[in-house]
Amino acid sequence: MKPKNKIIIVDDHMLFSQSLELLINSFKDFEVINRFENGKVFISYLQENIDSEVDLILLDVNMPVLDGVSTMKWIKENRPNLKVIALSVNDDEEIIIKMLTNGAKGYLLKDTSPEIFRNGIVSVIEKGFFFTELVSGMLVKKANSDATKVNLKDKEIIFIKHACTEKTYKEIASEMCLSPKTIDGYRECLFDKLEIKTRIGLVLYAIKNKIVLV
Amino acid sequence: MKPKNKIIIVDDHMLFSQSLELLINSFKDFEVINRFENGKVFISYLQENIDSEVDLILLDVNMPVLDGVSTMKWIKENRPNLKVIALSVNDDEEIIIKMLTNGAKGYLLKDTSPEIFRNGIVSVIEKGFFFTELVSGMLVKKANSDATKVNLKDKEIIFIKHACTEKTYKEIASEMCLSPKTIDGYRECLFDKLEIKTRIGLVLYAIKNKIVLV
DNA sequence: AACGACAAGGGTATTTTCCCCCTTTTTTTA
DNA sequence: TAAAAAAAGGGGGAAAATACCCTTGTCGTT
Repeated sequence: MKPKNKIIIVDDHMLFSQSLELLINSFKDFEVINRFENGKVFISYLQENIDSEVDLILLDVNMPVLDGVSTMKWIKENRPNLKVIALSVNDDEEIIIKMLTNGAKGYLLKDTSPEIFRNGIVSVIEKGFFFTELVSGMLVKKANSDATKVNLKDKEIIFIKHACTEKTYKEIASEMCLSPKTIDGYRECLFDKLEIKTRIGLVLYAIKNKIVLV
Repeated sequence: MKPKNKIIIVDDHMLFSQSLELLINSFKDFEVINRFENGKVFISYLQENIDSEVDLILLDVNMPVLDGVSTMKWIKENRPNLKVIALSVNDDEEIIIKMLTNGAKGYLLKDTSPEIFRNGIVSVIEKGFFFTELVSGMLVKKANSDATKVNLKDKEIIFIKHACTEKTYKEIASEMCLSPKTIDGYRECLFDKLEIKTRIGLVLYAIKNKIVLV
């Protein structure tokens, strides 16, 4: 009997994580050797067990204390050879891209079927990666949109955040230690770049693009 | 050996639903007798099996085809004695209230611990209800806020939706077939009621309260 | 007759939006 | 490396829109 592939689950959803362990252990060639409830305790474990022989990490994206993206960044820096599949309930494009650019080998939605789930695990362990059509599609879309994407400067971002309040431009100028005329310049430039005509449009843009949270 | 309590799971997340079945079947006094992937197929089942002896439904809130709230409404109309626990990944207050006012006996987040989960099932079957502190807190909060809540008239809602675009008030007036001065009155009245000072504030209010979606 | 709601006008102060212009760095490029 | 070109901060002025206050008239209820 050949040794089973060792898997670690990092997820704060206790019910999900426990259920997932049951499911994985029901696959005869895999076993869950550890579960952690957030990135912080998982990283502590890795630091204390330098030679841990884990084959695959199932890493939740939404966690308290240390989230998936931050954990992934640490892994990229310190354990670049660890194979990680990111798990998430939603298909937020931004997060998916961040996880993948930080070295995740795959991305699975939590409502994936057990079959696809198993395929993903096998594929990452054997071939080194696994992408569903959803994720591949996003990568392509992102690659295309990168070209046309407006990139906002830090000062502009700060201005936009202020613009999404009831402050007048004069007040914003004073808070940013700039002349109202400079603020006027920022505004006009943004209207141009974002193809909007009013401050309302700016607010809507900021919210849609999560520059401000509501 | 006394008969096990019969449970049905309605959830489109196949992985979750399958894992949950494993978990529940591991409790010795419960068994999952059926799983359905949305409200529609579940209701079909109920209609074809009038005398189904199910003790408890675990009903997911977010489903395609027929969501949790709609399914709950049907149950309230047609099978008011069915015991239902609503399941959800998020704690959206509005949804929770809707599920409960439509007769759900309990509300559990999917990341609840297996222990609390088991308690919930037992409590609903034996006592008829189960509320976590989170949900109880919401019920109280809702009860209080109902009193002070601003209620907006239909025309005001329409105006707000227009105000959340780049249209000028003059254009909005024309679209609503009213004088710009009337619109001005709407605006002033809303600023007063909502304790805001600018159109930006109105936009933020509308988005926060889901009058407009972004 | 009184009242509140709705629609709308008059008038005005403030803010927003939009031009065109200037100077001083900083960055590119020839 | 010097010249050219952006980028960044600021200004004048004005039209348009927004915000505020106060008044009028018309309905339908009470």
